[in-house]
Amino acid sequence: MSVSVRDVASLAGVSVGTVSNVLNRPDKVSPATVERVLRAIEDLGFVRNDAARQLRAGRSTTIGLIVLDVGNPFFAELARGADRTASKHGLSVVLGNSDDDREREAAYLDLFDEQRAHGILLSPVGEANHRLIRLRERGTPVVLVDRDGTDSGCSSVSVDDVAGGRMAVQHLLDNGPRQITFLGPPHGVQQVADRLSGARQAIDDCPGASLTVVHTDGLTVSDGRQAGELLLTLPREARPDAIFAANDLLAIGLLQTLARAGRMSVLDEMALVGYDDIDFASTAMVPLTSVRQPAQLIGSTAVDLLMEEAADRHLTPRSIVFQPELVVRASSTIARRA
Amino acid sequence: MSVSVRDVASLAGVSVGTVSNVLNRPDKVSPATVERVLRAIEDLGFVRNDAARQLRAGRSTTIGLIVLDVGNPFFAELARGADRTASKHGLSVVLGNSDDDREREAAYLDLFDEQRAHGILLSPVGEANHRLIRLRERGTPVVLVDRDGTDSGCSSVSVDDVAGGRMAVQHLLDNGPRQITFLGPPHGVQQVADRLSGARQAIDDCPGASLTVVHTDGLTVSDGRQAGELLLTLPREARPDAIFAANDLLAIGLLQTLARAGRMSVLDEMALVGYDDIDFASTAMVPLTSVRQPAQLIGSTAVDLLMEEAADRHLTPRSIVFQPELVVRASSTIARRA
DNA sequence: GATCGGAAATGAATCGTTTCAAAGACTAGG
DNA sequence: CCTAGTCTTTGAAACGATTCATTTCCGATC
Repeated sequence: MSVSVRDVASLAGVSVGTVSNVLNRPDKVSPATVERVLRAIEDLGFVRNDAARQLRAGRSTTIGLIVLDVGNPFFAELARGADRTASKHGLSVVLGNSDDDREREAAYLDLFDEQRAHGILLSPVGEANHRLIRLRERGTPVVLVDRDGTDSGCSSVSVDDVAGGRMAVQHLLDNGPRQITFLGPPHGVQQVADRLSGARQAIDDCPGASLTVVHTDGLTVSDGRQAGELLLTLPREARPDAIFAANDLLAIGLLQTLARAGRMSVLDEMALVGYDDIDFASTAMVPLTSVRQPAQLIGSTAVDLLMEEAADRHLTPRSIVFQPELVVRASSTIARRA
Repeated sequence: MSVSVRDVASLAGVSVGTVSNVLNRPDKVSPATVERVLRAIEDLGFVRNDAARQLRAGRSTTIGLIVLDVGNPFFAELARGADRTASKHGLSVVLGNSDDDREREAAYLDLFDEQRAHGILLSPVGEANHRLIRLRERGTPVVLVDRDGTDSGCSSVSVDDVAGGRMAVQHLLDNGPRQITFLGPPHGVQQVADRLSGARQAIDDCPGASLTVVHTDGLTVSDGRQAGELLLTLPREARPDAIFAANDLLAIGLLQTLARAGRMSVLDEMALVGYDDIDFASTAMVPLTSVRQPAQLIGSTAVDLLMEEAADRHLTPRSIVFQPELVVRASSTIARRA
């Protein structure tokens, strides 16, 4: 039924070993033979059987990447970076979507484990799994992405959200505002807590500055709109000079409320900063100043870490933390200077 | 180094065949033995080697899904649907991102081919590839998604964009407007052409209605904003009663321009319909009427087709075309009735 | 007590590729 | 003409799970 190296070998009049050499170390085979074998491969439509190859090699050439949400542009970028770097090492990246569901995450971990993936990149649901330890012990390197892995025993590549929060607020303070409001949900997501704590640091370093926290229900556009409505009920004197939103969706929701109420002019007196620098940030009604996470870099660095761990297992796990970058746009600069 | 069935067998004091039976047909093995084998598996931390299994089986239990853009919520949904259905058949779905790049698409096709994927779901870059024919001949079923495959020799699952365009415009006409403007790029994407031609049909069926086509550069938010600016330069009498945008991003860009100019009131006299029903549509400044494509259903149906073809190769390729659904929101209903 | 049948367990053969020790072919130098 | 050395090619062994024809075991039936 299917064509194997044996068939190729017999058509080309060589041994199976030679066919394998043509495939893997063509320089070890005389040009004439290479030519003949390649023709046979072409004629028969031979396609290497990866299962057999892996079985022999003991490990596959695929890296599994499990993300919380494939639809999130941040992860799409991360995947792109991972893929690019993996290609350079002759590896492929395949994606699994855990959809923030522990069971699905577990199913993909099992799948990649059974496939003897070259390594696994994981943005974990909740706390890092004990299953990961077993995986690593069995020789499959695991690198966490977008989550610090210091206490999970895994290497990780993440972004310093504390610094991100600090630089967002520092930027606001540099431009004059002193009454800052932080907009975000009260608990749960580690990232949000870190951003807030960074914001606090910046405030503490600046005499005369104050931080008010306004809680939202979640991190969605509608949550931002609700916050916007609240804001509009405040008399002008009670309004903050500036708002730091925990993510861009909140900031955009806020913008939408202002726009709908015909009160975009509020922004003339109030600076606004978001977080994530999603695509919609630059094309929002007022281009949004935001904190960008180097998604591609995270992906490619994670693959690099993976490769090092694959080469030398029992390497001490490392945590790489990137600094985010402030992208300044109109939303924080058109405000009237205090 | 690694633990194999043989190790499990010897620890449990049974033969390898029995271990395999415990794994695959536990009902054929006495409960006591099952128990003993499972304990051995647990103790040794045995994990099935998928490569060996596949090698023997001749085919993997993985379905490869190659999409144009993992970041696009439509494909994320499609993947979800595919995944859910695949699970029911005991299969897994892994994702490859072609990023609208022919080379990357080819690389993933090769990868899944070498892996002897159970089947491949593909949303093709440009025209369907001749490579697909070879794949199918070699026994790997391929189903195109979001693209009609009638002339590619593959089965396909897509959405009737002509009907979508027709129902969008019909809806507008039903609410009074007669001067309709279609907003979209002039050429290239088949989907857009279909939507326009559907729009034409609806207009032709309605005496007194007229369709104007306004070309944009592309399908992005900024393209929509440019169109919005153009619109605002028109005197009130020259404005259309309604606009049908080729996708939601264009419609949202248009909304942004109106909002920024403080001219949202324009919508009181002009209905607006988008296409795709992306998440941002319902949370836009004015909730956007849009045409929804059943993304999950496309994914799950594609997997079903795949399974049938896998069971009976040489089945005649089929094209399944779904009808889109109109989601009515404020943007098309607040307009003053003519 | 002999025979039969069904359930349970066995283990050698198999899948297709890679590896590697060994054989073979050939060249150049003595 | 022989030898040492290089370059090519060979083919059997190995990877680990599954399969299936065969054997083993046991209780039921005559």
